[in-house]
Amino acid sequence: MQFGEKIKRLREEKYLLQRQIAASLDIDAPMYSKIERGERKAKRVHVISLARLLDVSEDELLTIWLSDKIIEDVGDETTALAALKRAEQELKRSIKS
Amino acid sequence: MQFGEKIKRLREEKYLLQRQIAASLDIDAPMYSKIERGERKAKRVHVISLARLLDVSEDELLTIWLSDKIIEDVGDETTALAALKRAEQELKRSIKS
DNA sequence: TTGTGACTTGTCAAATTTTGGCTAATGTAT
DNA sequence: ATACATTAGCCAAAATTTGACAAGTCACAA
Repeated sequence: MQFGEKIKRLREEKYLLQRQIAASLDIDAPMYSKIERGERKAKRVHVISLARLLDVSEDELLTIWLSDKIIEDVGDETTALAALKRAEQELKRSIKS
Repeated sequence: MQFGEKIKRLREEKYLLQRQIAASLDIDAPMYSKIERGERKAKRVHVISLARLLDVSEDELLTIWLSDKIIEDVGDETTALAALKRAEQELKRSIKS
């Protein structure tokens, strides 16, 4: 599931309107609509606020949000999977040090 | 190993100068120098050309290049690893369909 | 049907980021 | 000191992202 779909579901479970969320995030309603549909990307601060508003952990939303970002730039490369595994290894290495 | 380090090693193995590579890529030498040091990112077409010039497979270079790009935007997020795994799952899913 | 509220679409300019190349500095050997 | 390779710093053009607005669709109640 992508980020937009996720926050949409959470929002609907809470019977909140897009414009209410938008107001809390201090952006206009059309902008928030675009974020839900994946037409625009949320900024990190918005993800944090959304976690609080939608009563879900920051990490959960951040993970999905980041994942979207990753998938966006591996695009349809044939080496996408190999690159992901490589990135994971590099990351694990850098964490150790 | 990062992309810049990789192409530097390959270049040195072949006793090529930065300005020679740069000329082939149709960019100036300082620019190529920055790519080797990771200060600038190579464009996809450059990666392709580099593979030929350095006598290595496109996929190998593309994988490293993409991996760098991924690592760059997971940054130092604590959810980086989780996001990578999630992206991998999503990707595998989308490949099947 | 008319109106109302929720959401979406399209377009635009401002702001930010990326890009490429120039010049000058540094380094390294001859 | 000169010559050549590489790096550092800077700048403006180009490209991308951003936020906002106006107008559009859609569903439904009055």
